Amino acid sequence: MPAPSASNPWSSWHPVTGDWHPSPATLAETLDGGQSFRWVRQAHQAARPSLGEAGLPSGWADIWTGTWAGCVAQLRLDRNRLEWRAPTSLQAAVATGLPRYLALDIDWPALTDALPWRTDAHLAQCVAAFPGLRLLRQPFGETLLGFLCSATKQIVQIKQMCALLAERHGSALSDCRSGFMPRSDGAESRDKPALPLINRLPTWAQLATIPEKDLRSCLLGFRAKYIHATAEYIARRPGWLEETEHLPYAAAKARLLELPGVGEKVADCVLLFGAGKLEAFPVDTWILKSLERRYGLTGWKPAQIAHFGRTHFGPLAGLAQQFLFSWERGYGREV
DNA sequence: TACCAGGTGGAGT
DNA sequence: ACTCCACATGGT
Repeated sequence: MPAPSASNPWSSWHPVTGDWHPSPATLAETLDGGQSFRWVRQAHQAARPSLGEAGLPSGWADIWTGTWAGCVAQLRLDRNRLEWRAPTSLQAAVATGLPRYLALDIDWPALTDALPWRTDAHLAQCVAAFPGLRLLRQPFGETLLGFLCSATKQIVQIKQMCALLAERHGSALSDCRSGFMPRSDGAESRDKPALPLINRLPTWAQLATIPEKDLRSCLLGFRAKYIHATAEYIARRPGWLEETEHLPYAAAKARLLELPGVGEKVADCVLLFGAGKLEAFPVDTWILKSLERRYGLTGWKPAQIAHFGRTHFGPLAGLAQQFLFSWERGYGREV
């Protein structure tokens, strides 16, 4: 393993502790399946080219680069071993922060086994399709920002909004440069495929200082006014966001619903992906489709679907929801 | 070209 | 309370 140097600011690779051995598809779905909008895949980096056998592309693996709070990390699968590395300047922070972000302390196999898949053939199919899928525990405020961007947008576009917000309004995390271009909108990509600095998302305090028109120019559209108004709401109430994160589910949700641009669905996403509240059951268009088509709930409204989900799937409904969501997006289109 | 995208808030019944 | 619709913009 080459030592870190000025030209290679990354640390060496470390095993991710815990018993998570996701397939490439499950890793992709967990990092990039709509929970977080801050992971980028670099396809087919050579992990261990020498291990390729019998013409199979083993030894080739994706590298995922992700950013949250003060952390930048890369993940890769070396065969079925999950490994991480970080910019050397952030290695200690990532070593501390990654286990929480990946929720390594949670016994996901046990929770998944506790879902009612034995009596629900469709859920069993979804779980089988994404073995090892888990929920992230992202920073609360960043999760709120991501899902305030999400209304009637595709995941690729939400990622683009977040990338622009970080690039233009977020603080630089380190001098480390990433090996990818999130998106070139024209001029710069031509002569200089220069690699952009990695910035974190703007904090809510920073967002409160940004004029709405500057938010709009980050492709936010009508969501800009929600983000602006929410930033002002939070800025007027020191400690409000941190308190909300640590309230029980129902109380935390009631408070999130006070925010402009936050409705039932966004509140549940923030609590599920940013606060570990597994009883949250976000109902988006895919979950609507899933329960209509796989459970025969034709014509049910979102509130009714949400009630069905919570009662049918139980206290871990949010985990079940993620399996249904992933399956519906990945396999449900023609069926 | 249409229709869809991890919706929400406000106006009109 | 429920229904309908504007809101921006890129993907498929």
